[in-house]
Amino acid sequence: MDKNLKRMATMHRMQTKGLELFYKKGYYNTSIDDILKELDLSKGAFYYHFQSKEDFFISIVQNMVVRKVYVLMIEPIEGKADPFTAIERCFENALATAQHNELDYGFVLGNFITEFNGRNEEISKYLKDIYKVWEVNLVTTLQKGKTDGFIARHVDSEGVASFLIASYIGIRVLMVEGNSRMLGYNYMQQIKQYLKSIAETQLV
Amino acid sequence: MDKNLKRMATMHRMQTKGLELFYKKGYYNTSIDDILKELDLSKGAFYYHFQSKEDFFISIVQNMVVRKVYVLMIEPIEGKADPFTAIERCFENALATAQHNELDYGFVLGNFITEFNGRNEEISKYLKDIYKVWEVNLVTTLQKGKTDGFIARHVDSEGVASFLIASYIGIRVLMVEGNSRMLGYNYMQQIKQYLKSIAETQLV
DNA sequence: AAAAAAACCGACCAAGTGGTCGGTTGACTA
DNA sequence: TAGTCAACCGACCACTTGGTCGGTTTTTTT
Repeated sequence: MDKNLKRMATMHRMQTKGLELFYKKGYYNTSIDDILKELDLSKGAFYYHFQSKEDFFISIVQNMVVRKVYVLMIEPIEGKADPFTAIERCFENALATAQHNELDYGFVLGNFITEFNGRNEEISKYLKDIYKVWEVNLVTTLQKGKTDGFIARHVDSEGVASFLIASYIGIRVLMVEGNSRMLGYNYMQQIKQYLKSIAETQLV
Repeated sequence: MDKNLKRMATMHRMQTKGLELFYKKGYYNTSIDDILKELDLSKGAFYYHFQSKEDFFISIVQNMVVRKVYVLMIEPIEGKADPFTAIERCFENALATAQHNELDYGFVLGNFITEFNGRNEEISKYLKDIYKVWEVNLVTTLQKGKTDGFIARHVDSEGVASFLIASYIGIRVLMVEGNSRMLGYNYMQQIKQYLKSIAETQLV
């Protein structure tokens, strides 16, 4: 364990910086040297720890993106009593971190899915798996919301789940331009409107 | 004019193939040679017609993407009597072309916005401008929908417009994986549900 | 302190990349 | 028929890329 410490530390530094740059500049537009330069490390160090650029990226996805999506996008909603409030709070928080220029892992996921689509089957698979977990968890929460009397029985949970995720990823694409605060605020209003429309008792 | 014909034809061939490959493989991951190889043309031909790769891409955006987004995503909705039906039909058509593996220009736009965000200011500007036109036109249609008695007066047209576009771009990101038909169908159901919730008379 | 193992260095390589440029082609003009 | 010029060719260039490898430093083990 003690021996692994340095190894782990270096790998983690590389992965953190790697994710940051891959996210900012894109995978294909970021070279290994770009990452190494910022860390004062050499090619040798990199290929001592990772087999290839692709292997490196996959390790980032599986070690950081998976967990973060889970912690930030899934856990805050999972099995909560009132699904509406949970979803609203979760999305609101995610948009807030995005506006502070921190890593928004919901968007990171959408970004990478877009970049690797049709270009790298293996990586795409890992990314889609994360989306699937997100979706399945949302569906479960929505189903529970039905039995708990929050959501109308006729509602299609899967449709709602993918619609919610899609709208979130989409609004983040649009938020890359200037008035992201306004867009984010307006988006939350519409999400609330939409959620209200699938509620058990329509109090409009 | 007669002389310009050949020039135009070659440029158009390059642009068509360029858009196809840039869309499929991404801008940074597609080389000029990739495009030229498929057209049996040389570097000389390319740089005779275009100043640079970037200039080439911008010409594609301004000549093809702008027009297609307008024809396919804006015009079918612009100023239509019943905005709901118009939006639903337009999105339905766009999703259908996407499922036939044809170029879906709504998604092409979202794709490129993602790829160039934070990487190329100039290109990003052109892309965002297209999005703006799309949004503004949607807002106008929605406003008209209010005065025509289709849409409730309290509705925030801008919020609805960006929400609609966001959800569309987002669902297309998710549709890159297998069950795109199901996703597309479910998406349309949710869009209808959402649109109903902003209608003048709530007949739910 | 010596040996062994782990971590890291950086020069090097082949395969691209965007872009240049002197030259060829072939249709049109004088 | 000779000349002109837009359109195109393809060898070439400087530079970057992912990846290799023999060697050095640092840390751990004995």
